[in-house]
Amino acid sequence: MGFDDICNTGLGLGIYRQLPQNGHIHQDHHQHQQQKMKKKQILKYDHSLPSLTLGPSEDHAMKSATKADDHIAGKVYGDQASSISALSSFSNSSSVKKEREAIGGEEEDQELELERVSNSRVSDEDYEDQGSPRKKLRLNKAQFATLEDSFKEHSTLTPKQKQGLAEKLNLRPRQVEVWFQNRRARTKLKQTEVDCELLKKCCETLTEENKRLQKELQELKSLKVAAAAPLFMEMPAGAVTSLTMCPSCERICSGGGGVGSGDGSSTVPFSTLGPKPHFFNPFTHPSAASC
DNA sequence: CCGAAGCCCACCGTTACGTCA
DNA sequence: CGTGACGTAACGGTGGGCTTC
Repeated sequence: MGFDDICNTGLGLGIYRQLPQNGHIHQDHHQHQQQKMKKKQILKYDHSLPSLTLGPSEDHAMKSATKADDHIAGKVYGDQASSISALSSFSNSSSVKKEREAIGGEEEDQELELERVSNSRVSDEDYEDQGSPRKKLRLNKAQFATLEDSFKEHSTLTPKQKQGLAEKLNLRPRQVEVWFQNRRARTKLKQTEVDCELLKKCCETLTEENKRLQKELQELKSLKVAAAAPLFMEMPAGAVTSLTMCPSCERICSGGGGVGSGDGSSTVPFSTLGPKPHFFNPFTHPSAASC
C-alpha cells in the first residue's frame, strides 16, 4: 500500500461541518430564531405544564399533520411494544423524576409490572392521569428487522413511508421517526470512527514519510557540503550555507531571504528532494498551516 | 420581487430507561 | 442484591428549506 493509497481518502469529517451550525449565528438568523423561539414557546406551552394535566402530547401540539397518526397510540399494540410504547412522549422529561417521587415508587412499580404481565393496552389518557414517567420501548425482532430493511433502502422517510411503517409495526409515526433519527446518528458515529481510524493511519504514514524525508535531507546536505568543499574558498560567502529550513513550515529554502521573500523563486523545488511532494500534516505540524 | 411568518424536517446533544456483566 | 457500563428510545433545541401572505 502506497502513501497515496492511504492518505488520499477524500475524507470529510463532520467535526468541521458542525462549526458553523453551533458556533456562528449571524444577526438575521438570531432575529429569526428569536422569532421562532417565541413561536415555539407558544406552541409548546403545553409541554411546560405538569404532565398530570390533560394537555396534548408534543406531537399533537407540534405537528397537526400527524395528529391523526398519533391516535394510533391508543390503538391495540402487538407483542412487547404493547402498552409501553404508548407511554412515550407524554411526559415532560424534566418533571419525570419529581413525578415519580411524588407518586411513590412502589405503588407505581406494581402497577407497571401488572401492566407488563397482563400485556394490557392502556390509552394515552390513562397514562396522563397517572403522570406517567418516560417509558422506553424495546423493539421486538420483527420490528427491528423491518426498520433495518427500510433503513437500508432509504435512510430518510417520506411522511407516507413513515405512516406506512408505523401502521405495519404498530408504532406511532413519531416512534418510527425517532428510530430513524437515532439510526442515522449511529451510522454517522460509526462512519466517523472509521474515518478516524483512517486518519490515524494516514497520520502515522505521514510521520514515517516525514522522518524519511528528514533523513534524506540530512544526507543531501552532507553530500552537498562534501562536494562543495574543494570550491569552498572560491565561492561567495553564504552560498554554501544557503540551504536552510523554514523553522515554522520546515520547507527547504535557499538562504538569501527566501522565506517570506514573496516571489518564491528562491525556494528549492520539492521534486529535487525525492519522488514525493513534501507534505506536512497540519495535525502533527500545526505551524505548517501558517505557510 | 422581497421579507416576514409559519410549518416541517433533520440533526445534535442530552437524558433516562432497560439490560447485562 | 446492588452497581456501573452500555445501548438506545425519547426529548428539547436549533437551523434550514419551503410555502404563504
